[in-house]
Amino acid sequence: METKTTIDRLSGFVGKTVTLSGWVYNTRASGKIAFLIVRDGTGLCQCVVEKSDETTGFFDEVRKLPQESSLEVTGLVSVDERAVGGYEVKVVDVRVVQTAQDFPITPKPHGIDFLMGHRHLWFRSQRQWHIMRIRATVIDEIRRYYNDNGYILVDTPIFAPAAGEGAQTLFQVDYFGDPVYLAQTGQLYVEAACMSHRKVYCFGPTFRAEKSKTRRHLTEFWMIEPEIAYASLDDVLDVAEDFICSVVQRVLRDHRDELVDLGRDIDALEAIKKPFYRMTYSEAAELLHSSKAVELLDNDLTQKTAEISELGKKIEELEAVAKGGGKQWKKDKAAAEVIEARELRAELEEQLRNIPTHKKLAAEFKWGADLGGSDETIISRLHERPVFVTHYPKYIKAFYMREDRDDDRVVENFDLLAPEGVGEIIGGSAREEDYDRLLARIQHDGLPQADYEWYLDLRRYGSVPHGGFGLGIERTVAWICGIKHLREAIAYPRMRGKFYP
RNA sequence: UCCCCGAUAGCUCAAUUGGCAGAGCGAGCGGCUGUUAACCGCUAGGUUGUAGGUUCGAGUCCUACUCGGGGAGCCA
Repeated sequence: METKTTIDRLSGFVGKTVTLSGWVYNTRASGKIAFLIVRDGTGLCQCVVEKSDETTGFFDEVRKLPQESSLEVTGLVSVDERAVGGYEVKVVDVRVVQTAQDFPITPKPHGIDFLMGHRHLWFRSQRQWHIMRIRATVIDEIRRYYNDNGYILVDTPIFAPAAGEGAQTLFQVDYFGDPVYLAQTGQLYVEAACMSHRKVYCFGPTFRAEKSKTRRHLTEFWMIEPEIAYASLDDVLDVAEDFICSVVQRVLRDHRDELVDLGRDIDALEAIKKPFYRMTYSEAAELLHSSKAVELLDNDLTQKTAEISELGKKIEELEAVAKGGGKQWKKDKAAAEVIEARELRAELEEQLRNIPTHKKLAAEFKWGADLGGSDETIISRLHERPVFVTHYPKYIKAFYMREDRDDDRVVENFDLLAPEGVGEIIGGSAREEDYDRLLARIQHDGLPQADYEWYLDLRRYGSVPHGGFGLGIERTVAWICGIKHLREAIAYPRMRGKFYP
């Protein structure tokens, strides 16, 4: 009697016969024995077909089965340390559902352009599969955290009437003849909602027409934005800190093995504990001017120079292997390693070229300017836990941020910089609750007051101190997984010049 | 918008000083009873991104363009 099950449940079926349904991940076959690595969406399992009286009917069909063909296999489950996942199925029957033809993504290296063009197939690969599962857990933990802590979900509109902030990064859409914009944030709308429910959050896609192509930007990304009535800046920081710890702990609990597979430094994640560092923008500026910043970059300079020369030696050695005598596969492996080492070297050389610029930018940083990407990197790398940078100059920040009542040059806002040079993953603030101050900011920024009348209403009818923040999902997933580029942190990334598939 | 790098077989990459366009993977055929990106043998596979130019001769040199990668600036 056969039982249908999935690979993640095989431990309960050792010594029993089960049927798995999935896809061929890879095959290795000889004349009398074939190994099928089957994936079924829950994991990988090695299925072994030995040529015998019972299996001659399908043995030849199975051993030539192309990658990603879909099939059902029935067989006896056993524990086997040699097999991926630790369990093995000795096949007694196979039913091919569909024979795939020339699956483009082979188990060999591919270029990023090719992979991105085949994103719909690429995420069947193990690495992408791991990242997407971790993303799902991150989102699940986000919802759980807010739902369990008394927050009400409020969905904010995607079609937004007003430009609001950062008008140059808006996508305009034709709304029955009227121009509207794809939402860059749901924040103004959750501010209204928190006056109804006290603690609320929105979670959804946001759109920014960033002109640049960088590893840190997408044109479509997901954001969680909690908003709390009767909250001070410190209250909001406490929430952000507790929330981030909760997400990191959950991923560590549920995905430790996957993080290891992704090559993530687990100890660095374990170190994400309360309290995070808190410093003001002015203190951050001092840090950039300090000898610590100079030392960090000088160390980088010598270290990267050493790494580059070491890589150069390694490349020469590998090239000698690749071009010399010996087994073909050894030469191929060496050639592949040469390509990898060259890419790494090019990256390091680029970084090396940028160090003097970064040093100059940090040393000449002037109070009043926004922190640049390299400045954020320096600050985050000087700390092993996340860093809150608070109280930025008023006029480089958005109109709705609350003026510091003790120092009207700055606002009560914050950015959270993730460690290891990842940079900003959260931006938030206390919101200006005073009608006159808010109106003055709207006028100073030259925003159309009529578009914000509904927002000003919130300051006319029972205005209270309140605040919140936005966390970028992709940046968080990229940080936790230790991946360099946001494009791998979302199933279908949207970037400048990229919208297929 | 600026700087750097790249574009050669379906994929990843070679090609010496400007001198016959090649290998691995993948595909097809054959072999192999414990493989781990399996391995071994054979076969097929090319308008070298586009348009010009220099030259006896251009994948290689020059100009423009297109696309991609990395970085800067800009930016939630």
